[in-house]
This record gives sequence, C-alpha cells and structure tokens, in this order.
Amino acid sequence: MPTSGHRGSDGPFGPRPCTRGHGVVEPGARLPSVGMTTSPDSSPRHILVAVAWPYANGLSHLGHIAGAYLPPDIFARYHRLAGNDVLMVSGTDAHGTPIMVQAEAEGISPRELVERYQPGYEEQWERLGISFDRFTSTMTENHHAVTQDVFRKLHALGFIGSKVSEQMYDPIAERFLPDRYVEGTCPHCGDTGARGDQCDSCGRTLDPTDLIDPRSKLSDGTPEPRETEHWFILLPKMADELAAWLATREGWRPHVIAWARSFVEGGLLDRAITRDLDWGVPIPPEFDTIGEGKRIYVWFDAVIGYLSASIEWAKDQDDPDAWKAWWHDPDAESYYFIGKDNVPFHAVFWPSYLIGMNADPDAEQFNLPTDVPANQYVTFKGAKASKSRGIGTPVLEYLDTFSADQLRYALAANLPEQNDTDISEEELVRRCNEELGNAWGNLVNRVLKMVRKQFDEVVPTPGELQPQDTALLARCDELLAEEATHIEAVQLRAGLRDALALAQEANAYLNDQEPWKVVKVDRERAATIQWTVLQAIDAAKVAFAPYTPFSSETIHAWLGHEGSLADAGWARQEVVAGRALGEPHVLFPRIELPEPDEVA
RNA sequence: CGCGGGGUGGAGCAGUUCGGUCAGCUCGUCGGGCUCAUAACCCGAAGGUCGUAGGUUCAAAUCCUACCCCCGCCA
Repeated sequence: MPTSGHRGSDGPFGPRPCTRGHGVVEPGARLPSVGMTTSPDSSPRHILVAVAWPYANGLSHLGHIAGAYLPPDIFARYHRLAGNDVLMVSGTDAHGTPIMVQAEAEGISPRELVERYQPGYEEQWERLGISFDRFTSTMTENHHAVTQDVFRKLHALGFIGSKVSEQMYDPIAERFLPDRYVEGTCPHCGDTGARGDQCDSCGRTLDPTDLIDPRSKLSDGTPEPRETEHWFILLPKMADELAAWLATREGWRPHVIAWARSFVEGGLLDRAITRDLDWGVPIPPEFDTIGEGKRIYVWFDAVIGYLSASIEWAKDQDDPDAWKAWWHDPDAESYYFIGKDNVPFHAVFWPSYLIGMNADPDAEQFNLPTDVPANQYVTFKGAKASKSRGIGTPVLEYLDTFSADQLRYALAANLPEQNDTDISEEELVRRCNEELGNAWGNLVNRVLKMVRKQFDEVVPTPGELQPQDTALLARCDELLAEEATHIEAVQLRAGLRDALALAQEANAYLNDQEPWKVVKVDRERAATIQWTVLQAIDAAKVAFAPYTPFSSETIHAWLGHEGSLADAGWARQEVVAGRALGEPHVLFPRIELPEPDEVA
C-alpha cells in the first residue's frame, strides 16, 4: 500500500490501513481536470476539525452520529477533496464521572472500562467511514503531559491560583464527593433534582456547596462541607477579552453565539480545576502541593484533548511540530463540532484558556475557534413506544439494515442544524429508497448498463457537443460550486440537496435526449449523449463523496478512472473515451422495513 | 415566571439575521409521458388564513405585544 506522504493521510486510527480501498477519501494532490470549480493554484488551507469527545462508557447511537460525528466527517472529506490540509481529531473522554460510576458498578477499574470500549469505537468509525486522522483517549501519557503543560503556562501567567474552599465530604463513605455525586435543591430555580455541577432544570452551572439540602449519591447520607485546597482557573481575568472576541464573531449559528454571550454576560467565576479524586490527569508534580489524592478535573482537561490529540498525531508522523500548522498559523481555521449542550465548554471555557496562554506575547499564539457549529438534538419517533427502536440503539445495529452510505445519507438529510429534529425509522428508509436509491443509485445503474450494452462496455467517443450537452455540464459545475459554498458554511443539509439536484438534472437530461431511441438512428449522437451524461455522473460522484464516500469510490472505479477518488479534487474529472466501464451492481438496494413493532 | 428549540399545504423541512423579488424544497396524492434503469426516470396539476389574537407599516411567514400548544434538557 503506497503512502501518500501527505499530512493527514493516515486512516482513521493512525497508520492502520483499515479503510483504504473502501472509500475513505483522503487528501491528495489534484490532477488536472475539466470543469474546475475551485481556484486551481490557491495554496492549501489548514483546517482543524475538532470533534466532541464521547464518554468511554458506551457506544454511540444515531443521535450522537447525526449530532456530532457525521457532520465533521462530511466537512473534513469535502475539504480534503478541495485540496486542503485537514486534521480531524477526537478520542474517548476517559475521565468523566459517568466512567467512574459505571466502572464501580461493573466492579472494574476505570482504565479497564475505557479500554473495553475503545476498540468498539474504532470499529464504529471504520464501519461508518468516519475518517479521523487521530482518535485517541484522554488517558494517554501524551494527553496528561499536554494538560500539565497548559496548567503550567496558565499558572505562570497568573490565570491559575490555589484557594482553600469548602467541598462536600461524605462522612459515611469517608471521602470527598465528585460534583455529580451530590444532589440537592437548586438555589436559582428551586428544582429538587439539581446536581453539584449543574442544574438540569435551569441549566446554570453550580458549585456543590451551593445546593440546598444536599445529599450524597454514594451513601444517601448528608454530605458536609469541609475545607480542602484546590487549584482554580481565574476566568474573570479573561472575561473582557473573551467578551470582546465573542462580540466580533460573525456567521456563527444564532443559538450558539447567543448562548455563549449570555453565558459570559451572566458573569464568569473562578472555577476549581482539581478535585478530590483518584482518577484523572495528575496535577503537575511541582504543583501537587495541595494535599493527597487530588487530580485535575475532567472539564478542565477534556477540551485540551483537541490540542493533545493533534500533538500525538504529529509525533506519529515523525514530525513533532507538524501540529503547529493548525494551531499557530494565523491563517489556519478551526471548527469544533459538538452538541448544543457543549457550547459553554467550546465557546467560553476553551477560548478562555487559549486567550490566557496567548497572554504571553513572546509565545506562539494559539488560534481561537473559527466556528463552533453546534448541532441541536435528534429525537426519535416511537422511541418511547418501543425499546427495540430509537435513540438508545447502538448505531452498529443499524448497519445490519442499512449500508454505511445509506445510513450516512439518511442522517445527513436530517441533520439537526437549525432545530431539534425528530426522525422515524420510516423516514430514514424513505430517504434511502426514494431519494438516494431512486434518484442517484438508479441513475448510475441505468446509464452504465445502457452504455455498456450499446458501446461494448467502454466509454463512447463523443461527437460535437450540442447546446443542451454543454448546458448540462455547466449546470453540474455550477452545482458543485454551490455545494462547496454550502459546506464551507457548514450548511450540510443544503449541500446534500445540491448533490441530489445534480442527479436529478442528469435524469431529466436523459429523459429529454432519449439515447435509447437515438442510438437506433444516429449512433454518433447517442455516443455524445452518453459521454455527456457520464461526465455528469462523475460530477455527482464528487458531489456525493463527502456524504456517501464508499459508493462514490466504487463509481469512481466503474467510470474507468485510475487511482483513488481522493486524487480527483473537488471538480468533475473527465471520464475518458475508450476506457472500460465497470459492470455495475445495485448500489443502494431497497430497504424493506420489517413489520412495525407492536406498540406496547 | 427554569433553560433552550419549535408551531409553514397529507409527511419531513427551508425561508425569519437585513420586511417587498415568498410562499420554496424533498416526498406523498392525482393526471400525462417514457420504457434504458433498483415497479426506477421525466413533465404537469390539485392542496397552505405561514399556531392564535392584536399592533407597527404603503407592504409581515419575516418587526412588536399577549396568549395557546408541542418537543428536548449533559450528545
């Protein structure tokens, strides 16, 4: 297997050749091609695609995929095809309280729990074609080292300080309690189900000692505040610069910017970034002076994962400074794909750290997020009526019914970009059959079969193009350009509509030109028509590639191209007359849904 | 007065930032065409007081006020 030598060209999980040949689009040099839709000689942009870190205590369901993982993959694949240098990173968040709770329940260590789920994630990404350049975990030595380094820098610049404060201590369990182990009544809204870190009822972040009538989830006893010393990040010191930065953001989704601004306007407080825990990133030794049994708290280290994963990726490239092109080059762009619940962490806390580190004028400056395209939630119809369907089902189970491309298509068509989206299984199937299968898959099938029969299984040699032919090709290029604009603005549903429109244009052209009739009276004209529609299919192949990469790679080979689709660039690539056309099979078989479940 | 999102032809959505070019898209339904193709493709038609009630304006799905419903809440 040749190595492209291009940065970011490894498979989803480093050097393993796990998905190559199955359609993972990789970055690569563009070859000369017809109908270029991007400026040919612009230098590659550096695009950091930062993907929310899933907790390592279970696999993803469809809502996760649609909300947080498919969108960045579409975005990354587009940019790679467009010739840009993409670095797409994420990993499992090993340190959350849910990990500890579940590990305890299963009687194993948190580390064992994380290690148990890591391979499942990697399989999940591989089968879905989610093309990470690096999918790691926060329990790596590298992440610990990077987190400690950030800690040191912020401390040296005066943004971290220690304070003695009161934390909740459970006298029965004889230990300090993680925030979430404390429940009680919210001082803001009076809800009785508030947790120590946040009140679900009013959404405010809390401190466990704020709670009225606190109780321990461990022992059900009443925790008492005890003095303990901890390190704090002094967010108010960054608040002005953060607010100024937020005020200048343009083009962000309205709900994201509104949430972030209101969060800052509500007042930032010093936040403890260590906890009395034995599972987490160790405090840098020289600062581990605040008593026994303390670790850095998960919400401080998790967002640093984007940086540590980038550094880890660079080390694996044997180019330890390679990551800097995405983090320090002021022209580099960074996009953080998350669910809407994560907005405070990515639009407030993480930029605050970066602003803090940038306070050293002699240090290389870190880029703040270009955009935080947070998605809304996906909900499932029928999820309440039947346990066998809906949101809780691991995504891998759906791959028994749907191909990866079908699932990707159906979810992409329903991405919760603007508002919470309610999907039913019937809707997913309908999308696959009526849109993807009929309009696009059938187009490929009808054309390839017909041309192979009429022209001895090779791409026919065209005669002179007629106005309707050049019009179709021009329309294809126009739609590719429109789609590029949509995807760059992270309007991925709209981009998919452009791709679908391309297929429909080609279908309409065929019906209009009727090559199956023409071939009987004017073989050269028929050849021209078929050649033209093959070029249109090539354009559509590119247009669909970010969404349905596996089938686009297959079509790429059927059309007689050499090499991978990744070499084609974001443009129509001429389907060359005389080359052999592959024998097509049905790309998107109709999905027959089993009888609807009995509603309980 | 929790926070957030939403109510647009039968379904799912876009349009609301910066009022007029808006009532659009993908389906479904009905009629027609085509027959190369996955009972697929193409064309046309019917169908909506843009949640309700007021207000601003020459003009409102789009701005203001009140109200009624629905949904989600660490992805």
